[in-house]
Amino acid sequence: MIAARDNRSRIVHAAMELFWSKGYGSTSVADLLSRTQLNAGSLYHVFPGKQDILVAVLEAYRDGIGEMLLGPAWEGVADPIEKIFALLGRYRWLILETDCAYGCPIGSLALELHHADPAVRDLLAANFSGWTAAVRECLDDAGARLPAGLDRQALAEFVLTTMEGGVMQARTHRDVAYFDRGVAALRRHFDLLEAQAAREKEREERHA
Amino acid sequence: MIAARDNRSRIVHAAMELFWSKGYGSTSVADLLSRTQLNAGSLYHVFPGKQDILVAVLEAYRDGIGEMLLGPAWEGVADPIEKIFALLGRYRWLILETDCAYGCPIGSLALELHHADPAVRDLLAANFSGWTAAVRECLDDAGARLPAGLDRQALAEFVLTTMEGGVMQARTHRDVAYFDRGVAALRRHFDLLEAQAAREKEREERHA
DNA sequence: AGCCTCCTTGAACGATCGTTCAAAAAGCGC
DNA sequence: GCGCTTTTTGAACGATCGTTCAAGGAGGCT
Repeated sequence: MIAARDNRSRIVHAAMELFWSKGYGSTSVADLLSRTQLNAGSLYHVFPGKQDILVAVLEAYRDGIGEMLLGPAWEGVADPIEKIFALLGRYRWLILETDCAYGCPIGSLALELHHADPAVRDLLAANFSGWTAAVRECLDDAGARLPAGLDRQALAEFVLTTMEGGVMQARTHRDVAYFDRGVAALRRHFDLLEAQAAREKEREERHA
Repeated sequence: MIAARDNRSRIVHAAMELFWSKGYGSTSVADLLSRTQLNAGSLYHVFPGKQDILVAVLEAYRDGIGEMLLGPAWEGVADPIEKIFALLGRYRWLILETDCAYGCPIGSLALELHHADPAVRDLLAANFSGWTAAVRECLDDAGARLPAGLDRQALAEFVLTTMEGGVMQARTHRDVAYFDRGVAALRRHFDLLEAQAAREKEREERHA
């Protein structure tokens, strides 16, 4: 039983790497077997089929966003808006680390598996939602630095959009600069929003 | 000879649809044969292999961006900045038309085929570049409405980022609203840029 | 030791993949 | 009608896919 749980996590761990680098469809069960040094029977003893491994992988990403992503990204960063750009900086680091071959594992799987089972699709959506929820918290923490009445949820989704689009273009052109320019544009947007909030505040105080 | 050219375009046309809906890897040659009502030999008489069909598809997208995409999107739109949002509106229409199953064909292929041959990768990058070049022209036409010294190329890439990210999230959540909110955020960004340019201009005229 | 359960072994299955090719058909100048 | 090239036919190939399963080993309980 302990061995089974051990094998399960080994399989999930290997699948996370393989699905990320090759995609779900192009990763064969044989790939997983050779990577984990297991036999087919052992794998199918733990998982009913290949798709169940995908579900386990997506659950692992969903549940591990804090430890695997936000934790490392936010080490030593307190300012809520800087936390957002530190998160994007983490992706920049991943791009560099992989010689511009990095692709967001969730985004890639989302595009590949758009007509998969509802179970899979819901997990993909949940992963996106978890990501934007974390960013949204930062935006809420920023308080009055952003204009009143701003749609913070929409802006959090826009940060995700910037990340996904930047990663996609950087990988396609094999050049981080595409990611950097996207982040720079988002930074400018934040600066403009902060400036607008400051003008609003100033006008308000003049009236009082 | 005429028949061969005819078959070639039939195959390319079928492949554009199939690669778009199923992806490259999940589209089998048998799928293409049944869709085109051809036999294997006829296909392999025209194309050396499956990948060459992909190349032809990407070339067709690259060369047809004007007629297939920009033309329909810009019918009756003159304002350069509105042309950008008309282009995004075209994608919104595509999302609705497909019940939120739409994915940008280039973006999807770019994520799926990131370690393909250089020939394929270059074509993917060329498709992105063609798209951003069209947007960039609009930005140039906008002239003084945008701040001086603005990196127009970067902003054009940012428009592509918004489109790709919005399409990805809308499809994953099966909800156009995700795309709409992304476009709204971009619209806000443009409004802020235009306001900034207006303030700059006003200040300049006051000095003169 | 005996028994039962949990886990692993690894060969084998049928399906499907991209691709090949000898043979037949069609098109064309004469 | 004849000869030559271009195109089509469709069965077949070997490889690989996800999956199955009878057989055997490992470890615990009585």
